[in-house]
Amino acid sequence: MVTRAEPGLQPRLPLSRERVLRAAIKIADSSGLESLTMRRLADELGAEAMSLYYHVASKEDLLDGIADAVVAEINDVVGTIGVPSAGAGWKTAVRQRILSARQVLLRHPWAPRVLETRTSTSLAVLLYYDGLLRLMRDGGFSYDLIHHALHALGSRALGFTQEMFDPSAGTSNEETAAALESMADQIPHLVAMFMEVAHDDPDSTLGWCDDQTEFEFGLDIILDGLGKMRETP
Amino acid sequence: MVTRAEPGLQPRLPLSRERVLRAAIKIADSSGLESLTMRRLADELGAEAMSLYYHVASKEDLLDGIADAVVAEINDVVGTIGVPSAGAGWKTAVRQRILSARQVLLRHPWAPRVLETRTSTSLAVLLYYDGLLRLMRDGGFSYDLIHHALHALGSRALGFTQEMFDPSAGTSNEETAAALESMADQIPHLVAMFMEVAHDDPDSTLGWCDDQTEFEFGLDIILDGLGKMRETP
DNA sequence: ACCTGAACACCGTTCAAGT
DNA sequence: ACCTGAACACCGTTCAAGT
Repeated sequence: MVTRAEPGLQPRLPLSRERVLRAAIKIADSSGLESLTMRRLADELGAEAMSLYYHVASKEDLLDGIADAVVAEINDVVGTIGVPSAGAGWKTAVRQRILSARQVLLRHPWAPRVLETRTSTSLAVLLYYDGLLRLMRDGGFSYDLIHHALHALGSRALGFTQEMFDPSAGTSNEETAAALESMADQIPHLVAMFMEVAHDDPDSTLGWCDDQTEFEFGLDIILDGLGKMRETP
Repeated sequence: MVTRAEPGLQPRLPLSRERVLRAAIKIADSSGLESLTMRRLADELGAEAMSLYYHVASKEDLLDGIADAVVAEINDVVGTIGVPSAGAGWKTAVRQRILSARQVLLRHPWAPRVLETRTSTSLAVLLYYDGLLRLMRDGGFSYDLIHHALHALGSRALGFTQEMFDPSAGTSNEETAAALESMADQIPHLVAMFMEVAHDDPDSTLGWCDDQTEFEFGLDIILDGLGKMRETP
C-alpha cells in the first residue's frame, strides 16, 4: 500500500491562532455572529472543528480574541491621528478619535455585542481609554472630571457600555493596585488616575464607581444641553 | 385497568402564556439569561418542554414576550409619576421617568440585552417614548429637537440602544404612515412627530434618521457639557 | 507538535400521538 | 383544547487516537 501524496492541491496552510481569529472575524462580518460556530469556522479553514481547540482554548477564548483584534484595529487607526499640543485642541482630538472608533465598529457590527459580554477587560481597551485620558488631561481636565467624563461618554466612546474596570470580586485593592502599577508603562494615565483617586479616598474600592451617580451625571449633561437648545428657554 | 386519579397532589395549574412568561422572567432574574432554556422553563412549570409551544410560538416569541413585559412594568411605574403642567417642569419629569426606568431595569439585568436583539419594536416601547415625547413637547421643544434628543439620550432612555423605529426594508413610506396613523390614539405624539417630519421633507424615508448625524449630535452635547465643567475653560 | 473521529451532553423544534 | 414522547438537526466540548 502506497501513501499517496496530495495530488497537485496546494498543501493546506497550517492553522494558527492568528488565522483562526481572522477567519472568525470574516464569518461574523459577512454572515453575522450567529453564524460563527466552531464547525463553520473549521469548514472555512478546511479543517475539522476539533482542530481549532489546539489554537483556541474555547469558544469564549475565541470571542475574547476577535474582540481584542477589533479594538487593536481601532487603536491602529486612532494611532495615526495627531495629538494636539496641550491646550484647547482636546475637544476635536477626542471627537476625531471617537468618530474613528465608530467607523471601525461599523465594519464589525457584531463587535459591541461581543465586547459587552467579555468578562475581563482587554489591554487593548485599556490602551484606547488611556489615549482618550491623555488628551483630556493635556486639555486641562482633572482626573476626577475625566473619570466622570468616561462614564458620560459611555457607549459612545467605544460603541458599547460596560461597567468599566470592574475588578473581579476576588481581588483586593492591594492586588488591583499592584496589577495596575505593573502596567504603568503601558497605560500611564489610567494608572495615574486610579492612584490619585485611591490617595484622595483611601477607603474607596478601586472599582469605585457609583453607577447611580455616574448615570445621573451623564443624564444631566444631556438634559442640560438639550434645555439650552430649546427655542423658548 | 383503572385510570388512577392523581393521588392527593394538587392538580397542576394549566399553562398559559401569562404563566409561561412570568416563569421565564423569574428564571432570567435569578439564574441569568443563559439559564433560560425551553427545557428548564418547562421544568419550572412542572411540564414538558414541548408543551410550551402551545402557548408560545418559538423561543424568539418567548423573548419578545418577556421584553414586552419588562417595558410594561416600566410603563406602570412611570404612569404613576405626575405630569407637570406645560412649562419648565419637563426636565425633572423626564429625569424622573428615566431614573425610574433604570430602577426597573436593574431588577432585570438581562432585559437590555433582550430588548436590543428584538427585530420588531413593541407597542410598549412606543408608549414609553410617546410619554417622554409628550413631556418635552409640553416643555416647549420642537419635534425636530425632540427627535435629536431621543437619539442623544440613546441607551440612557431605556437602558439599550437600538436603531429606533427602523422600518423593515420591505414596507414603503405609505404603508408605514398608514400603520402609524392607525395607532394615533395610542401614541399621538410619536405619530405627530413623524407626520411633521414627513411633511417638512416629503422625500425623506420615515425611517429617516441619519445615524452619523445623530451620533455626532449626542457626542457634541456631551463634549460641550464636559468642556464647560473644566476648571480652566 | 499538530490534527482528527467518534462520542457526549446539551440546544430548539417537528410531528404524530395521546387525553 | 391542551399536553406529551420520540426523534432530528444542530451546538460546544472531551478523549483517545492518529501522523
